[in-house]
Amino acid sequence: MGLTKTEMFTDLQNEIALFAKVLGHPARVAILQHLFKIEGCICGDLVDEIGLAQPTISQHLKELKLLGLIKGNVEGTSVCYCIDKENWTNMKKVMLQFLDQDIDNKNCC
Amino acid sequence: MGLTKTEMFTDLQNEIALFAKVLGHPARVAILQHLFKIEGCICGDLVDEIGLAQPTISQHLKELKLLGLIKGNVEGTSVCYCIDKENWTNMKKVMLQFLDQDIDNKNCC
DNA sequence: AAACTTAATTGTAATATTGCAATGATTAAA
DNA sequence: TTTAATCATTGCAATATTACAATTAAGTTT
Repeated sequence: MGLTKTEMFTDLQNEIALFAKVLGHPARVAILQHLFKIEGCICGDLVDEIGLAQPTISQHLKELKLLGLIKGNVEGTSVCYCIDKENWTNMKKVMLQFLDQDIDNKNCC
Repeated sequence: MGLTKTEMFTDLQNEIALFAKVLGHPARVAILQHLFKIEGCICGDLVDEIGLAQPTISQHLKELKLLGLIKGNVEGTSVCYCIDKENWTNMKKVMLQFLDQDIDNKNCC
């Protein structure tokens, strides 16, 4: 089917999964790392930096923008992308809460 | 294509993406949450708990096991699944390092 | 305006993922 | 040994994702 049955899960479970999913591709990980590293925040050199075709990068940027993790600023013919700090922090909080669950000692294995 | 070009990324980028990907489905999030919550660690009631068909749950468990996040213990006719503490901690460390990057103030937007 | 640059969009092909019915494997219980 | 219970596997259909060539859109430069 390929269709996730989101209606049987809580909002939080779906939110965690959506965040994780968008981080679940190395190109998007690389894009985010580059946006973190770079001073100022450049744009189309992501294509050179990463090595995928321009439409592919554009598509990955779109998904990151859709989740709110980055935002883009049009500057002439080029577009300047950067991390959306507020949303990134929020996402981080959600993910940390999930990752940081305490592990019960009463595990059987 | 549907085929990720892993060869153009670093091992770390691919590792982060793989971990994120396996967390990128609400059923797997729910399974992990349940395994964290429950005392001892039960098994096939995951099917009742989550509400997907048994083969579907089994498949999600397989993926979680493949990444090492959980392990299963055969106990008679049933199988006891639980979090693999060591690997979970390692995964957490990798993800935290990625999520905790400092955001440069020199952002353009 | 014509030519150029940069990035988004569209269309398409290939592959992956999700979900489940049916079946199989394994062990316990009767 | 038959029956039941639990879970894995297989096979399949539907949908999603990834990647890119070709094109479009929008702004710059000449």
